[in-house]
Amino acid sequence: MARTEAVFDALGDPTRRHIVLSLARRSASATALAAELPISRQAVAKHLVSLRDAELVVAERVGRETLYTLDPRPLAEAARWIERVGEEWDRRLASLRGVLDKPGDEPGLNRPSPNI
Amino acid sequence: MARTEAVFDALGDPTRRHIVLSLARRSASATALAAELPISRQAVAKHLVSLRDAELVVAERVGRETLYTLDPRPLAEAARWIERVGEEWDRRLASLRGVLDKPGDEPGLNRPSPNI
DNA sequence: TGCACGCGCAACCCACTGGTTGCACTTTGT
DNA sequence: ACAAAGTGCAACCAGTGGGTTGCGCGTGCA
Repeated sequence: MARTEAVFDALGDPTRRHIVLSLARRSASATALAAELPISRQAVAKHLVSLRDAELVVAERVGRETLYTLDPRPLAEAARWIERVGEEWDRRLASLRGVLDKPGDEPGLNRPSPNI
Repeated sequence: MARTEAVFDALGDPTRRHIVLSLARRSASATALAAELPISRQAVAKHLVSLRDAELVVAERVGRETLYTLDPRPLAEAARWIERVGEEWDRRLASLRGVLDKPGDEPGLNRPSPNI
């Protein structure tokens, strides 16, 4: 659960989300990533540190450059957190439905919120 | 897609994540939320503004207090973004497998990253 | 009618973070 | 052997974001 914190923190920045999406397609060096972003290589490098702290990215030095590769597993944890919120929500809906004795549609995450 | 940005920004803060989780269980006022957090009511109120901007929360004034209710739908969008990253990743794995001509296990998000 | 509760708004503070530049170091290629 | 590419580290800067306090206003209750 502690790692999930870091993942959301990491994903909280637009540049970092861009990097994650880029690395999902292909491994790349900081310089390569900087080429497709409006910021300097060092700025990208700092973001990569954050991503590495969140264990979303693995660095591997090959020759004179460092290749960064995505590790999607922590992302799954984040998704699980979101699911958990959805479950709490569904549970709440269920108990409300019990009180109101108003059986109805299937519970799920994609659903308008009731006015409670 | 633009709203997704705001969702991740909102979820980037631990306090906000706590609030989201709390609101998943029951609607609450800013004062009530502040009671279970180590910060002032006004601080909570500011967070609620962020969450309302991300459309994660709906405010409803009832009497002299304001009740905040979760809207889980934007969360689903965030989850979809994560899925999208996973899809890119899988596509990449597939093409790599094509090159290496090494058929194997099913693709998915919960899987160790290959050393490329 | 008066008091207490809950709220929103505004001003202010401080720390962190995303960004920059500069530099020294290793590796590669000619 | 030397130049160029790529990196990491450090210093520095500016904006913002999370926090606080203070205040005035509406609402409910005794």
